Amino acid sequence: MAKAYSTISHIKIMKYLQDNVDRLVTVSDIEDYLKAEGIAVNNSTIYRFLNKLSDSGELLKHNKSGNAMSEFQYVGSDSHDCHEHLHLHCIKCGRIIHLECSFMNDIRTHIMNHHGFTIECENSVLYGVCENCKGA
Amino acid sequence: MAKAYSTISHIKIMKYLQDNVDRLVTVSDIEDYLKAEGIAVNNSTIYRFLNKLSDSGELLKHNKSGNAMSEFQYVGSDSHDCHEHLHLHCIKCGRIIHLECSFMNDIRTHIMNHHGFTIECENSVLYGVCENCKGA
DNA sequence: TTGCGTGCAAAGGTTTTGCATGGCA
DNA sequence: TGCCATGCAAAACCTTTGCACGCAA
Repeated sequence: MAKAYSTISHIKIMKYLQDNVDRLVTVSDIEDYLKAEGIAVNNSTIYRFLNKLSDSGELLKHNKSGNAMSEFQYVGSDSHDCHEHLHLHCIKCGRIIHLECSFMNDIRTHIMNHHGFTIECENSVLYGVCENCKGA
Repeated sequence: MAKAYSTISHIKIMKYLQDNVDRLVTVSDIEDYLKAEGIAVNNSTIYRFLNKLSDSGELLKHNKSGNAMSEFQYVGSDSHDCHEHLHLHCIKCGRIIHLECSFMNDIRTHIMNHHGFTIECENSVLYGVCENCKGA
C-alpha cells in the first residue's frame, strides 16, 4: 500500500470503523456520522478510503443486494484471524459474532473432507438472528 | 402469489433456471440465453418475473457487491429443503453444493447452543473453491 | 516539492417503476 | 372481459472515475 497521509477524513472514518467493530457499517452510516461531527466529506472520499482499507485487508467488504449498499467490517490488525473464521451477522441489530471456537475447525475440516470444498471466510457471512433479537 | 399466466418469456426463463439448478445465474445469463433462443425479452420482464419467484420462495436471491449483479438460485419445489441447509458456492466455476448432510444439524445446533444464533440459510452462502477448481 | 487526498461532476452498472399497450384465460 | 404481462423510457441507487486543486510530509 502506498504511503498514507493523515487527514481529518481518514482519522474520523477510522475512528468510526474502530468504534463499530462489532457491527457491519455502510457508507451511509459513515456519512451520517461525519455529518453529525460537522465534517463535510464527499462520497468519493469515503469510497476511496474504504477501498484502500479493503485492499490492505484491514477492512472486509460484505456484499449485499443489487442496489443495496455494501456492508463493511473493520478487522484491522486482527485481519489474519478474521480471515480464518466465519462471521455471524444479525439481520435485526447488525451485530457481528465471530465464530472463533474450536468448532470452526470442525466445519472447515468436514466441508473439506466430505465435500472437497475450501471455504474462504473473508466473504462468507452467515445471516440470521442473534439471541437478543429473538423475541422480535 | 397472484394467478400466473403462461407466457413464452416465463416458460423459457423457467426452463433456463431449471436447467441450471446447480449454478448461480445472473440476469445477464438469462438475457444471453433468451437472445440465443431468438426471443426478445426486456430487462424489466426478467426482473419482474425473478422477483415474483423470489417472493414465492422458489428462487433464492444471493447478494453480490454494489454494482455487480445479483445471483439467483432456483430451488423450486425443493424450496423447503433448500431453506434448511447451507450452500457452498465455488467462486471459480459457479457451481453450487448443497450442504445436505447430518453435519448440517451439528452446525445449526452448535451455533444455536454456543452462540445463541439462529441461522437463516436462504441468504447465507459459503464462498470458496470446489474440488475441481482447486488446481487453478 | 512531491505525490497523496479531495471535491465536483459525470459516468457506469444494476434494479425498479409508471404508463400505456398487449395477450392469456 | 378481466387481469396479468410486457416494452419502453425514465428514474433511483450505489459505486467508480477524470480532472483540477488542496494539502500533508
